Parts: sequence; C-alpha cells; structure tokens
Amino acid sequence: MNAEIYYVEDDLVIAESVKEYFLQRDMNVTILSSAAGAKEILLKKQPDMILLDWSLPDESGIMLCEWIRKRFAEEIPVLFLTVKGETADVVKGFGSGADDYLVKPFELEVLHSRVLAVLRRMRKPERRELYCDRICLDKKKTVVYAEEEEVSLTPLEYRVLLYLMEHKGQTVTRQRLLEEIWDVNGNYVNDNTLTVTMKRLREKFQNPACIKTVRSFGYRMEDTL
Amino acid sequence: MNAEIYYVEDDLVIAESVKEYFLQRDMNVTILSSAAGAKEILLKKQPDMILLDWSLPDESGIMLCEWIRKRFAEEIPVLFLTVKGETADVVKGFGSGADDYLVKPFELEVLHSRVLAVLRRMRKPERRELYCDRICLDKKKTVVYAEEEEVSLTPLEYRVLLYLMEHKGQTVTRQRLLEEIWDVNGNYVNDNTLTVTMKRLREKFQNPACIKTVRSFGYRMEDTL
DNA sequence: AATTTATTATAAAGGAATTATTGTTAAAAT
DNA sequence: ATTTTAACAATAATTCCTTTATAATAAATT
Repeated sequence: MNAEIYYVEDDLVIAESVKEYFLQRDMNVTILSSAAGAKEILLKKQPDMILLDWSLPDESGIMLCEWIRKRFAEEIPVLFLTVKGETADVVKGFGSGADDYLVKPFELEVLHSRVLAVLRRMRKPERRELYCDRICLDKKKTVVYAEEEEVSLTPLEYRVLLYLMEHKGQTVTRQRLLEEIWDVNGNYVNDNTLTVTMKRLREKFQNPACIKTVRSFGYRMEDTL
Repeated sequence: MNAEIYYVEDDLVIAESVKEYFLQRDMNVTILSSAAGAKEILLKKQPDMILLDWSLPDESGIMLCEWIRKRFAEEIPVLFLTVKGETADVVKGFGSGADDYLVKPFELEVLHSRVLAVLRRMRKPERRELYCDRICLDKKKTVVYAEEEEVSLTPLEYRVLLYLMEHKGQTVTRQRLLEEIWDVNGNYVNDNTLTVTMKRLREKFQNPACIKTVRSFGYRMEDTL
C-alpha cells in the first residue's frame, strides 16, 4: 500500500465509492463513521492522511480537526469533504487547521489529485528506511521489520545488517565486514565470530533468500522477489 | 512581512487586487507578468510561495510549474489560479506538481485561507503540547501530565523527557543526550548519571511502555497504544 | 568418481559489556 | 533547617559477544 487514509464520514455510499476508487490506486481507506470512533483509533494508529466530513453524528468535523491538530500538531494532514461550500465555511475549515477543502459533490479524480498533492508535500525529506525484499530497516528508529513485524536484533546484528543493506547488490567481503564492524586499531576478532553473527541474523529472518553467501568472498544482500 | 509571494499573472486587475488584499495581511506579493520574467527572478531569489496563472503570454503555467519543480524540487509551493475548471484541467494542474488549485473567479478570503494552509504545511510545526501515549508535555507551561494528572519532574528530568519527546519515534543515543543535556564545553558527567535519571523518570510514570531502552544505542520514546 | 582441502555452518558455554538498581554525599533550593 | 536535586560509586541483573569444537558443504585435485 502506498498510503493509509482514514475517512471520517457517516454517509456510507460516498465513503464506499471513495474507498473503492482509492483502493484501485494502491491507497487503503478506512471508513470511520463517528468522531468518537475516529479519536479512539487515532490514539492507537496514525494514518498518512485524514479525510473529514463536516457534519458527523456526534461532533462537528471542525472540532475533530481542531482536536487532531492539538494532539498531533501538523503531523497528519486533513482534507475536508463537505457540502458546505460558502466562503465562510471554507475559511472556517482552513481555520481549524485543514490542509485542503473540497466541496461535495466532487469528482473522484479531483479528490485523488488533491490527496496526492498533500501527501507529496508531506513526504519525508530524508530517506530513513532501507529495503531488501520484505526486510525494512528504519535508521532513525534503529528498528528492523520483516513482513511488517518488528524483528529484535542485537546491536552487533543490527550494525552488520545495516552495512549489508547500505551496500545492497554488492558482495561485501568478510575482511571488510571485520574491518567495518570489529576493527579496533587493526585488531579483529576471530573470523568465526562473523560467521556466527551471520547465522543468527539469518535465523531471525527465517533464512531469507536475500542474504547470500558468496563463498571465499563474503556475503551479499539482494532483492529476489 | 510574514511571507513573500510571487504571483505570475498577466491580468493586472486581478493581480493588483490580490496584492492589495495580501498586503493588508502582512504578506508581500510581487507581480510577474510572464513566465520568462518569473524564471529570471526565481533564479536569483526564491519566494515562500508562487501563485500561477494557467495562460501566460509566453508559456503555459503548467510548463512553468514543471520547470519550477525540476529546478527547486519541492522547496517552493505552487498554487494555480485559473479559469480552467474542468476536471481534466485540475488533474493536469496537480500533475504538474502544484500544491493547490483554485478556479477563477474566486473569493480573496478563500485564496488567503488556502495560501495560509499551504504555508503552514511548509513550516516546521511549532507546538506547545507533545504527546506520547498518555504522557503529555506542555512546553509553554513546563508541566508534564500522565493520564491527565500532573507529574512533578526535576528540571533535569524535564529536559531529558522533552528532548526524547521532541524526537519521538527516533532512537536518541546516550552520547547525544549527554551532549544535549549535560555538555559543558565537551565535558560530560559520568555516563551512569544518565542511566539513573532515566530510571527515576520511568519510575515517576510507573515505567511506561513508551520509553524504550535500545541497548548499546540509547533510548527511544514511541506511541504504543 | 572419490578424496582432499578450504570454507562456511552449527551448537554450546563461559566471559564481556551494557544497563538497572541502590545507597551515599554534596550542593542547591525552598 | 529541611527538603530536594544531581552526581557518582558499587553492585546486581541482564543481554550479548566471542570462542571452541565439530559438522556440513563446496571446490579442487587426483
């Protein structure tokens, strides 16, 4: 999935059509039909973007938007989707902290363009995640995932994996790994230490195909899917 | 001045009314009446935002927008202002890299709201309350809450928590914490002081799940609910 | 094809390193 | 004067790294 979107809307006909349209464009839309439900889920998991109806059964979208801004600052972009198209409404919508405002009825294509524009603007400037097959390494978090699940690595394992992933596609010699990870003024450890570390690393990912042994040279990580 | 805006538009009547309206709201608008002129100035000086008409005397706004994206990447936000209101036009406008799209004729208030929304998105979010799970830190008040209850921290504890919460989701190394909190001309305290401070901090929040130890790196705060 | 050789994999067990805990003291704040 | 805070030392608890010994495998040689 390219993006995770929450759509707070009580009109399920509109909501479902949006969900379907976006699903075909590799974006998952979760429909939430009340402000209270939305808040509850937002405290647990944050999406890449929120689409918001103005009139909800329990609370106005405006209040929900203000709550989101207070709780998550600018982290999550909000786009209003509402029949309220008066100038004063639009101003109020933006005033509550929204990033965009689209008046119903709207074309799905236009909504899609606007969502993409906002997400583009949000995009993280720095590349913090490295991928190889289903393995994902988050450099900022110092955390590694396999199939979305966190895999707990020891510091040494992490450093070895990081080095290999930063050199994805290249065969990294044992010598180089020893120098990079273990070198203390030219004194390395027993060569087998690397072998054991690699074994443990592979074990934690259930011996993935993307970690290859290159006999008499070293190891190489590579996309295989 | 709150913001510097370039408006590329050949219809001077519209352009002047926008300029005047924005000037009263502490934003300076420079009117550029051709794409060529805009490019020339942009190479010398970059504004906070660009408003763009679709049809210009020398070149289409679409091409100019693409040129801006190529040259300045995502740095400068672009908002289209045009009579072309068909769905296909809007999609094309966003496709060229625009951040927003407003169809003429428009209300100045709406334009203003949209410009503010885009600029808000561009700026670093400055916020007074930081959250992590049920911990809430109010920067203005210098007070910390857990489950709505005030928790009394020592100045040092507060500073450590603040730093961690401002870097929520990132692993902060012990070294960095020592530098940020304890550094006095390169002299830090005993490394264990940090360990003890962390222990006390955790104690006051009943060892919350959101404060994690990342062995051999440091600590990380993260939402877990 | 069988044997040798070199290289890497596996398993288990101390030892090393890191972080947590507790208590003490000196300085600072109330 | 009493309480609070910060720094540090000593020790405990935990996690981890390294080594040793042995097995498995691939490549090279006969």
